Amino acid sequence: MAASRDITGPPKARGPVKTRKAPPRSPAPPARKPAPGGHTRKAAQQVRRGAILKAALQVFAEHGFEAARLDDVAKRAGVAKGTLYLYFAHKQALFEALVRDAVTPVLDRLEQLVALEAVPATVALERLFEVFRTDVLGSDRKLVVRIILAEGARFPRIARFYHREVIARGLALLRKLLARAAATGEIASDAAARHPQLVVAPLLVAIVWDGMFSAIDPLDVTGLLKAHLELIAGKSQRSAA
Amino acid sequence: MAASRDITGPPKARGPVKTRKAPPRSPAPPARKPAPGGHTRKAAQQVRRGAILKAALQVFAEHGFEAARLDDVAKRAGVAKGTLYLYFAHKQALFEALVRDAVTPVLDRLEQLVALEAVPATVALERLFEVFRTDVLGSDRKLVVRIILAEGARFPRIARFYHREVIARGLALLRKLLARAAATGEIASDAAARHPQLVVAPLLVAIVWDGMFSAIDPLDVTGLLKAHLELIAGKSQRSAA
Amino acid sequence: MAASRDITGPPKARGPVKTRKAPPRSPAPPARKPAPGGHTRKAAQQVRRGAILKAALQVFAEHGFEAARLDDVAKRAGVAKGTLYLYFAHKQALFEALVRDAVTPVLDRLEQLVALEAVPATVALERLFEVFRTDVLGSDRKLVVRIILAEGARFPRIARFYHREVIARGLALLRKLLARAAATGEIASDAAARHPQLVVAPLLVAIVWDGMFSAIDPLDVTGLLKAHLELIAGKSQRSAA
Amino acid sequence: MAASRDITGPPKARGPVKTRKAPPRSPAPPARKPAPGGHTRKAAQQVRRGAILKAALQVFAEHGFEAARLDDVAKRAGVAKGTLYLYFAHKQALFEALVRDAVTPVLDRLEQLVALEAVPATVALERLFEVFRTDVLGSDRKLVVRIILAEGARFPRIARFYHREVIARGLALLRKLLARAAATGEIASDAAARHPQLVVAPLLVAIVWDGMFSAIDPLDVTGLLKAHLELIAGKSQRSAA
DNA sequence: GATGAATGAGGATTCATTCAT
DNA sequence: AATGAATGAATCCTCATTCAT
Repeated sequence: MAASRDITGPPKARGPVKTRKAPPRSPAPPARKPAPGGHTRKAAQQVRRGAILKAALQVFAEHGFEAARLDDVAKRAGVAKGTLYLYFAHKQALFEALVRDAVTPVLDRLEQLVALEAVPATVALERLFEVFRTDVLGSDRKLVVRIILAEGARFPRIARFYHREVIARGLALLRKLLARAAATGEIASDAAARHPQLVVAPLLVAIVWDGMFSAIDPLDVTGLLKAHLELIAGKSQRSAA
Repeated sequence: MAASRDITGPPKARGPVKTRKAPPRSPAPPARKPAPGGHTRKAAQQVRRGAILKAALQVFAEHGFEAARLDDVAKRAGVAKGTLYLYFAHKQALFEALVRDAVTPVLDRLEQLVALEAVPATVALERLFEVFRTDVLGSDRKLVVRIILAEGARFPRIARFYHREVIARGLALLRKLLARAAATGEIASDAAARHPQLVVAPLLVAIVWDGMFSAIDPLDVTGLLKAHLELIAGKSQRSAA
Repeated sequence: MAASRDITGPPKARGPVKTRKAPPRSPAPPARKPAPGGHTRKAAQQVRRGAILKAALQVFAEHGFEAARLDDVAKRAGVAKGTLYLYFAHKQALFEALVRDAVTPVLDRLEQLVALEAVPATVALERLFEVFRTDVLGSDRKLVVRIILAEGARFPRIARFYHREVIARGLALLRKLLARAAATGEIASDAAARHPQLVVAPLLVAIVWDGMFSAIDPLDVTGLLKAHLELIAGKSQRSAA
Repeated sequence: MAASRDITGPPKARGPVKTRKAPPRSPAPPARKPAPGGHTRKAAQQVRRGAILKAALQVFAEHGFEAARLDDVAKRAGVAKGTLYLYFAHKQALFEALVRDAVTPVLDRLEQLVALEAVPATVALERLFEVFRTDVLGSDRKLVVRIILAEGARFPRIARFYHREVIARGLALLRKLLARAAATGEIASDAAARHPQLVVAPLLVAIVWDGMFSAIDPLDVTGLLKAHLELIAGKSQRSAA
């Protein structure tokens, strides 16, 4: 153990502090009812919250949690530093909110995708990969994955959340989809059904590669995923490329 | 008076001091004898350098580059903070050395493994995965990968080095191996040969999973890699498990 | 823009980066009221800036640039360490600002003094010396000269600034004044006009002496300057003292 | 080269830099008898001691006491850092020895110069100034003065020593010389005799100027001192230059 | 609510000093 | 005697957090 540090719990209050032992977790970030009747206050706050989260996403992704400066986040979000604390109790809370907010929507999308039982598994996977390429790799959403990859191990709460909300659900989905396809003979092996992580693995590679090596050696993601699909399907299609 | 300072009298003795009332000094820093069987200065220094790198590996892996405290590294290595700077110019140099040192040996090992042309590709891969499980996942070496995954994007120099020394060489090796196997029909598809990243992807997953989710949901790495091999080979072996 | 930060190159010594425990906390820093009689932000900031500069002047004079601790400056100025950095980018910037601020006003004063063409040179010099005795030697302003004397050689920027703003202007003034006086025969020799540094030299001596020897052997500055004036005027007045 | 340190640019965060209170006082540096009979040990030590002092003079002059690094001194003297401590108990002791050693010889030289009663005061002063120009300004000896000027105020012991050994003796000498000359009418005024500091003042100016402004605006020392002599003599010689 | 000046703990880095060789 | 690796106190600077306006 390298001294007592525990990123699991909230921080430790440092400023002109009058308080002490960790602001017992903020009562709750400014409630957000859909503004009955009209918008104004609440709506504006939602906008602001969103701006902060978006800014935070970029800053955290670029520098990592520790090196990220809230000053930068504020600047990028167009608010004062103090304002951040009106929306998030502390840096870590902002960080967690960031992940939570970004992650949730993806799930539903995914489940819808596979709910369409009619579609053959290979087509579903094709679509999945396509969505990944455009909506994840091609957007800020990849940053979230990057962040979780880099910091997840140090934020058990986030890891647990992510596992529960994304990993578990995603893998279950894939398992069901692939088991069905294996049963019908649509795909040759049930290996992927038993270990759906195999299906996702190249997506991870794509994201990591994109962040680290794209400048020196760009990755042909489309080709990669197509080849991947071949392996999963096991139909031994010889590539024509 | 700006605090009590008086240049009039001589100084204050600061060095390795034996005087003073010894702050609860830990039982004793693991005595560093002149390297058993070894000889002298140089040897001892190598030992020390190694101890520092090892300590750094753990601390950096646990906290990430920014959050890692050199104080912790020193403590864990059993040296004084200043000593670190006798071996590495600054935090980042230590970080880079850490990666370089840890990475280099792996390469050679890998190339030997595949050099044995006699071995069928599937066997070679089996061995490769086995080595991965024991020598990477089962040792501190996984920490290096973890670190690179987490910080690589922020250290272009390291990314470039890693790409050149590990990625490029590793992929080339795999490509050759798989192309051969695909040509001889040992494996059904050349998809993996065209995109050897596919072969490595699950290894990445294993490392990431190990760091983040192993506590909540352990991963059956052996099963995963076996299934992966099936997909690559494309022989549609139904699992017996 | 997440500010310009580039982890690629070597470090730059940042500061903290970690959160930690929360040791005691001093009762409360001396409340800082909005400046009595003053009005707002800007005004209060000017006051603060001034306080910092004044404190810095004393600390730097007492210890020299290197040995001066910003901690002391902060304490003496009644602000927190961090506050210094809101006003000055770093120690050296504070140092330079200190010199600049202290030096500028003196010039104008001096030029006014000599602008009075009506006054005979000897009288002007008498006044000049008087001003020196009261407003420089008798105040904190001597500290600035002391600092420049001690550190100027190591701060080319400051040396250049001081030469341009004080030395050059001052010497030019003296030259004009003395040339006129020499021409009218008011003073016997044009030696001083040709080398106005001669006029100022004893002032330097006074400041140096004051800082080093005043405790062991006080200097009769008034007598010194009077005698100096005699030599300049060259009227061979025998002293009565 | 005292390593690359350049106070001109912004900082770089160093470490400690301060000396503090006063522990014991070292007994005495290695005695130095003139090596009876031959040389060897003792003689070699003298050489070494000299080398260290010379190196120290340059480093201290260049950086000031606090900023001077003993590492640099050692390097320049061609010895190991530890060796310094065989000759001087600590940094400050080295500093004081430096001043003492450098200062003593000058005195005797000066007293000899004036002892020759036969010489007229103006001639003696002429010689004095000449010696100053060549043997002080033109050599490392000026560094000593520079150091004392810069640091003297912070080293009372040095100030006292310097006052006793140089200032007091020097001024006494001048006083005698000038009083005689004033009495015989060789020089017009006794002002300088009453305040011999006036005689030395321009020398100070020359040294300071040389250190700070020589690069931007060189000083005509010869002319300056000649003019100075005119003023002292009070003979109203119009310059022919 | 929003702001941003102020705070001060915390860490990377330096360097005088010691001591085993 | 000489060396230079090791030590660790000391300082500059950063930035999360607070709060007066």
